[in-house]
Amino acid sequence: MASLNQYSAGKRSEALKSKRVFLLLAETFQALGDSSRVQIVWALSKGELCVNEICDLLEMSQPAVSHHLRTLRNLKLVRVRREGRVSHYSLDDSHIDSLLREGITHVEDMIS
Amino acid sequence: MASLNQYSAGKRSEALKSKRVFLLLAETFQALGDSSRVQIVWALSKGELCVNEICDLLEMSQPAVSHHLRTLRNLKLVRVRREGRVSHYSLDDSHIDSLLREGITHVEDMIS
DNA sequence: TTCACATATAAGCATGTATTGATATATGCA
DNA sequence: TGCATATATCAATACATGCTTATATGTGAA
Repeated sequence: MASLNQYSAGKRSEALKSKRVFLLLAETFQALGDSSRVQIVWALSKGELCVNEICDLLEMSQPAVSHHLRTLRNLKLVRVRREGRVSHYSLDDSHIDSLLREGITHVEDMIS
Repeated sequence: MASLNQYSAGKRSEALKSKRVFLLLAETFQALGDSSRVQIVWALSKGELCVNEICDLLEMSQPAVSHHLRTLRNLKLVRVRREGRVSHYSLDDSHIDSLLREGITHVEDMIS
């Protein structure tokens, strides 16, 4: 990707870093690029929830929810707090909420 | 999705609107959830580019780039300005840039 | 009109991903 | 220990997506 150097402050290390950033960035957006997962994230932006509650909210099977939570966890979009048998999920950091809000703003502008 | 009503200000119309928003939101994030497309968007955040220039920058075939641009266009992430035979692409609105920056911030926090 | 160039679209293959159903782990309680 | 609950993982199927090759559209120039 030498042709991208002009965008990466000219340094090779910066170019490589950018490449890695792009890959992670794409994975992050992809994790949010699913109707089920984006609803999970949105629900979690209102507060902590356990797996069972998410299943009920989204009317989805437990394995499917666990699978999605794993995807979100892998990208550090959500985090778990285990309490006995119950796993409580919440957003991992404040950027996630900002990201969601920016996205909603764009989509709502798009609709109206 | 009646179980989601508590999140939509109690009104049925709001619940339906939210459902539509979620679908569009997921599609939008999905459009950004590809390494090639997110690089295109990032490149366009630096300024307008024609298809040919994007092909060179990303070292991708012209049909592949056109295909991605179509995806981005459909979700109003980029827009075209035709000038003779040349199509000039740019970001459609300022939210796109904000979205990208929020994403990069999250990913860079994640790495460090 | 005819040619060349810039971009767009189509068909096909290869890979990736979401969902389901079954099963595994792990905790709490009797 | 034995059982029920909460969550995680696995295997298989079905569907979606990216890239390539080939072709089409559309514009400008000769």
